[in-house]
Amino acid sequence: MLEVTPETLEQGRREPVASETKIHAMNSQALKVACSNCNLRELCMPMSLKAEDLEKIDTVVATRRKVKRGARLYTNGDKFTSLYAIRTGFFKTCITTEDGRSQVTGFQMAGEIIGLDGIVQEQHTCDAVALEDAEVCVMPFEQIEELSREVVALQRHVHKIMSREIVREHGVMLLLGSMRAEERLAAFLLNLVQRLHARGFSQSELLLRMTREEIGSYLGLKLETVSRTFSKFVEDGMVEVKQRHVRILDTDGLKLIVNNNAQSCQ
Amino acid sequence: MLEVTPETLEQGRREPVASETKIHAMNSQALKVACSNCNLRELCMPMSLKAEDLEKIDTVVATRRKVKRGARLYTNGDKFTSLYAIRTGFFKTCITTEDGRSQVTGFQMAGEIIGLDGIVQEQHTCDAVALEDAEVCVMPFEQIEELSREVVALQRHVHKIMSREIVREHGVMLLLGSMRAEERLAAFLLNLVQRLHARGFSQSELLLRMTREEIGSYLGLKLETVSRTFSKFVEDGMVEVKQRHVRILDTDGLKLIVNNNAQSCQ
DNA sequence: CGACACCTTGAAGAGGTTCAAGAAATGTGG
DNA sequence: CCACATTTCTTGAACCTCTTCAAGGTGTCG
Repeated sequence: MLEVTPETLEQGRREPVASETKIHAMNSQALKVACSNCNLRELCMPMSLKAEDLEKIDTVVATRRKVKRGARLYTNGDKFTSLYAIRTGFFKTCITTEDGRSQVTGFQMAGEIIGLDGIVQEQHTCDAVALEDAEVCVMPFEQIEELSREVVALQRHVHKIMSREIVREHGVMLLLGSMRAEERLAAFLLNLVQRLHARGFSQSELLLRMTREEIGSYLGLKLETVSRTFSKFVEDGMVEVKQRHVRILDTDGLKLIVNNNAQSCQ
Repeated sequence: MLEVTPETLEQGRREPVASETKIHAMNSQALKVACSNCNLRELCMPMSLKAEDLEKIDTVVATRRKVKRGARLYTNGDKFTSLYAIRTGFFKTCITTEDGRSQVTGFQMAGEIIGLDGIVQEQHTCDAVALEDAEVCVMPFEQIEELSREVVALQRHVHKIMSREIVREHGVMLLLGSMRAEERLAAFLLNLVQRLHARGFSQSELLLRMTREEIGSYLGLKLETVSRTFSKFVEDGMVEVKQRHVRILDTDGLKLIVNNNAQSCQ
């Protein structure tokens, strides 16, 4: 049986970009591309751009790069040169310490920007691993900086992207600091499905790209706890789970789990 | 007995800025100031600035604002206008949700920049509360953006500040996601004392500006657990604790707690 | 000095982890 | 295309850490 991809789960509003796939087939790295006709534009670029500015940005986003499932886009310690806009595929970012700790800091999908961690020290402090075959737009940061001195909307956009990431992480801190296992997993599922929905996929069905262990790392739980919590949700009729294929039956119920149990938690 | 401030704990390399205190006494808001002769400059400004650029920056940092202990510099929902550089005092930032959850997302001290959370949505998403009487430099963000189009070093600096905050939050996620109570508190103390030391204070002595409950919120623990863990450290001869006054007796021991127990934790 | 906020400590209980075993899916090579 | 190895997932039982509830102590401020 074929793998059920989000594309097959729902028609969606994204075109499969079939023609491009052929064009790029012979050369997986370093390809001329253009934001100006990218169907993900509204996700990773400022909305209100003059045509001429958009053309300038095309010169920044000069190349694409493919990343096979399991491969790393960048690794802790790599020299920082570029930000990356995810075109297709799904990533996790995670930090690991010398003493063997590790933590998944996020899961990223099409239209999201990764690499921001590298700016401070001019080298990356985490790993970005593709959880399925992926393609990213490479945006050399020096060029972003240069152009954003010229194009105010781009400057503003870069600032917003970084601020958004800071606010997102606040949310994760809230989750890790104050939620119990069920609340964490419910919040996780709702967040994932909401982001997928914004990309034209189903509101209720999703295919997890990550293992239980990776979910657990992100949520500060052991994989067994993640598995048990899924089972509990199934028992309670909130979701259907078949391995990595999840169908949400009771969105409101999940929301209630996240919100309602709150007064008891500091 | 007088409150023991970090200043009295060690001579430090910071001047008390005594003269200014008088000048500002009659008017607590909106005062002309200058980065060019601020003794915290190396903490919140790019190091290598031409004199002329520094003068330009002086025009951005036009005013200061005093915040009394317990008062808020900004609140969730406030319109975002400025970033703030802490001149004196100590802040906590925290998020609260409608359903009553809350999470301290950080503690900030002199030389650190707060307000970055407000950029995305042009309004703040968390509260910044002064934990002791404080003074901040107000930096209108529109002016920062304008000037950073001109002064490359400032642009780079703004990017680095935001990236640094992202990386810091990764560290907190690691702490919340993978550490046990002792490890969290040890990491917390080491981090605080290291930042204070960078500001000229003692390596081993510190005065906590926050309650056990606030520490607990930040570390994802209940206040009783924080208290008990302090007691355990005292028993083990790692620290002396007299209310909020902490003296670290065995820095390496604390480091060992943070690092050594790691292999058991995923 | 009394009210209030903050901190400490004990005992019982809940939630999550650990260890272990087995089932289900996936990938590999003949 | 099937057999086998590997990875991933599920479930149970015992254990441990942290929380909860409760009471009392300490410090601070009007």
